[in-house]
Formats: sequence, structure tokens, C-alpha cells
Amino acid sequence: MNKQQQRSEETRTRLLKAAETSFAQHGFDATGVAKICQVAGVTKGAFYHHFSSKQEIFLELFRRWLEGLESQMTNLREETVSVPEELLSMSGLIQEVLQAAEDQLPIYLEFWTRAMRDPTVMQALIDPFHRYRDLFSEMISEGISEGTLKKVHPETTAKLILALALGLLIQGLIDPRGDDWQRVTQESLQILLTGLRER
Amino acid sequence: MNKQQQRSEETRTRLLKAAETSFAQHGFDATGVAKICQVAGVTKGAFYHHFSSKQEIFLELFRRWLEGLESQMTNLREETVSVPEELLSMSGLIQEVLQAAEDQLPIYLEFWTRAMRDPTVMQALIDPFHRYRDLFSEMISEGISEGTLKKVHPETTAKLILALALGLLIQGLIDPRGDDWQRVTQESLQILLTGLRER
DNA sequence: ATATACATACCAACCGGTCGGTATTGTATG
DNA sequence: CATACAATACCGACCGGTTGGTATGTATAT
Repeated sequence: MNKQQQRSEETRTRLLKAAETSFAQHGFDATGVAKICQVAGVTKGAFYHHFSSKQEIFLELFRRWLEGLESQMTNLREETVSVPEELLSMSGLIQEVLQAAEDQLPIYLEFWTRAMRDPTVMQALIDPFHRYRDLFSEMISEGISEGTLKKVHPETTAKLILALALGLLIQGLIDPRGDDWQRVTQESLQILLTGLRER
Repeated sequence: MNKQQQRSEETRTRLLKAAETSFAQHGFDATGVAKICQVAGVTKGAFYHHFSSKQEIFLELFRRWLEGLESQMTNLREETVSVPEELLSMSGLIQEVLQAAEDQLPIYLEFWTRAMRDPTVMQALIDPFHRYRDLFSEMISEGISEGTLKKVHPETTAKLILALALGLLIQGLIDPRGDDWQRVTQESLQILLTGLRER
């Protein structure tokens, strides 16, 4: 890699990093491009050299986040054996998501909110989201055919599980240190599995 | 109430109504005070006569929403008999929330996002939220002592149920016409109850 | 007469994005 | 190896437009 390319890439990541924390702290609208540049230690010229608009740097962050999530989920699937076990190990994933971001968790909400207004962002959200759902749906179907799960409707159950994950994440947002969400997730999944498991 | 008060109150509600739809459609930041006034059919003078800032009219809407939710929930509790039945009738409530707002659902997300930045809004959100949780917690405890529910941890289960409700709401936001969320909610609660019910 | 409820005109601040220019690195040529 | 040229990466002053909020005037009810 060139010296130039190297420098370029570094500024780019600095900008992304700066944008991420800024968006997380103050939201998309309240974060000026100038502020992002200041945090990144570059100028507007650099910014608009790398990104064509404020919207675009946001979308870039969004995509990266979704990609990370998806790869985590697929990794998960490969490591486990039975479906119920697989579901239980989900709690670890939720915990990871919660911890990974720490202070900048609100950016996820920002993603969501903006998706509601902007069709481009919405599409970027919906597609992976549906893939997650399908992934869960397949998991359920698998569990049914392997005889570890009751004969429930896979798609509905997938929605149920996703709802649980989303809801716990959001509650974790409100009450970050109030509770051991790892434990709550674990127990919740236990209860859920009691209703799902074939015995 | 005299003629002046009557007029005053009408403008106030018009402003609130206008703000609600505008915030829902375009978000807090993207909605100008001027636009709210235009929709309401009054001028800025009227606006700042009734509300000291844009933030304040937002908070007013927020409080009203939370109050509405809470009263709906307490109503629900009085009408039903056994706890499992009570939980099942929750699905109706979720459905109501989804329908009631229709186009302006995103405003709830707006509430949430702003709460993450603004301590005032956050407090206004957390307090009722904890009350909801306590309400559920009591429901569970009641169910346990009346012998219809297994001996689970009430608070954890309350979080689980709230998570489910929140998650389904959010998925409903993404996919408003994709599915019969009423049915999904119903079935999800069924599955959950299978894991909770004492038999 | 006086307070209330609103209208009008206006401002200072800010913000996303542009643009002409510069500095540094890479490359072709003699 | 030196020179000329080109491409890339970046700078920072600037602009048009918007916005929340204010100052002041006016009409109407009490």
C-alpha cells in the first residue's frame, strides 16, 4: 500500500470513529460536520473528499454495524450443536452487543429513528433484519425436525425471539447498570424454551 | 369557562395536535416551529405564548402519551379475572397502540431517542417505565400466589414481558403491513404462557 | 382600563456543502 | 538521476438558507 493510500485510509477511519462517537453522543442532527472534523483532527475538505455527504458517512457506519451483527450470528450457528443450546448462547451475543458499545449505544436508536424517515436507510435496515429473521426461522425449523422443539410456527417464533432480543436491548439502554442483563436474558430464554422444548 | 379561555385552550390543542403529527412525520429536529404554527393555523406569537420552547411542547406530548398508556394498562387489570388471561389480553393493548398511532408511530421512537440525550426527557420516560414494570411484576406475583403461574422470578419475568411488547412494537414499526401482528402477539404470548403456566 | 391572546417583523447563530487553492507523493521522460 | 507533470489528499474561507427565539404592536374580552 502506498504512503498516500495509507494516510488516506487513516483519515477515513479517524473520520468514521469521530462520527460514530459524535452521533452516539449528540445524535445525527445535532452533530455538525465541522464537529466531526474537529474531533477527527482534520478539516471539512478532508471530510468531503472521503464522503459525499453527512448522510453517507452515517450510512457507512450503519452498514458496518449490521455486517458485524450478521457475522456474529452466523459464527454462533456454526459453533453449537442442538438448537435449544444455540438459542441459549444468544444471551451471550446480546450481552456482547450491550458491552461492545458502552457509551455509544444510543447510536443504534439513531439508526432506527433515521430509518423511519429515510427510505435509503430503511432499506439498509430492513434487508439484514429480514435475514436475521429468516436465520432464526431456519433455526426453529431445524429444531423441530431434530425433535428438540415443539411443532410451533417457525416464522412467528422467529419474530418472538427477535422481539425478545430487541426489547431486552432497549431496556438495557434505559437501565444500563440497573441490572444484570446477562442473567435476565438467560432466564428469559430459559422460560421461553420451557414453552418451546419438546419433552 | 369564558370566551377567552375557550379560545386559548383551542389554540393550545391545535398546536399540540399539529406538533404531534409534524414530529411524527419528520422528527423533532426537522420540524420547525414555523411549520407547526402553519399546520395549526396560528403564528409564532401564539406558539410562544403557550409554550416556552420547542422542547416544552415535545415534553407535553410525551407526558400525555405516557399517561394514556398507563391508564390503559390499569384499566386492563380491572377487567380481567385470572393472570394468564390478563396477559393474553395484553395482545389487544399492543394492537391498540399500533393502530391508534398508525402513521405517526415514529414519534415514539423520537421520544426514546431524545430521552437518550436529554436528562429531563429521560426522567420523564424512566419513571413511568419502571411503574409499568412494577405493575407486571405484581401481576406475576399474583399469578404465582393464585397458583396459575409457575414459581418464576417476578421481576425478571416482568422484564421479559416488557421486552416482548417492546420488540413486537418495534418490528411492527418496520413492517407495518407485512404481517398480522395481532396474531403474532397472541401466539407469542401463548408460547410464553406455556412456559409460565402451572399445570 | 387593563390583562389576555395573538400577530408581525426581525435577528443572530448555525450548518451543510462548495470551491479555489496548496502540499505531498507517484510516475513518466530524457 | 533529475526534471516535469499528474494525481491524490487535504485545507479553510465562504455562502445561501434555515431556525429557534425575541421584541413590539394590536385587537378583544373582562
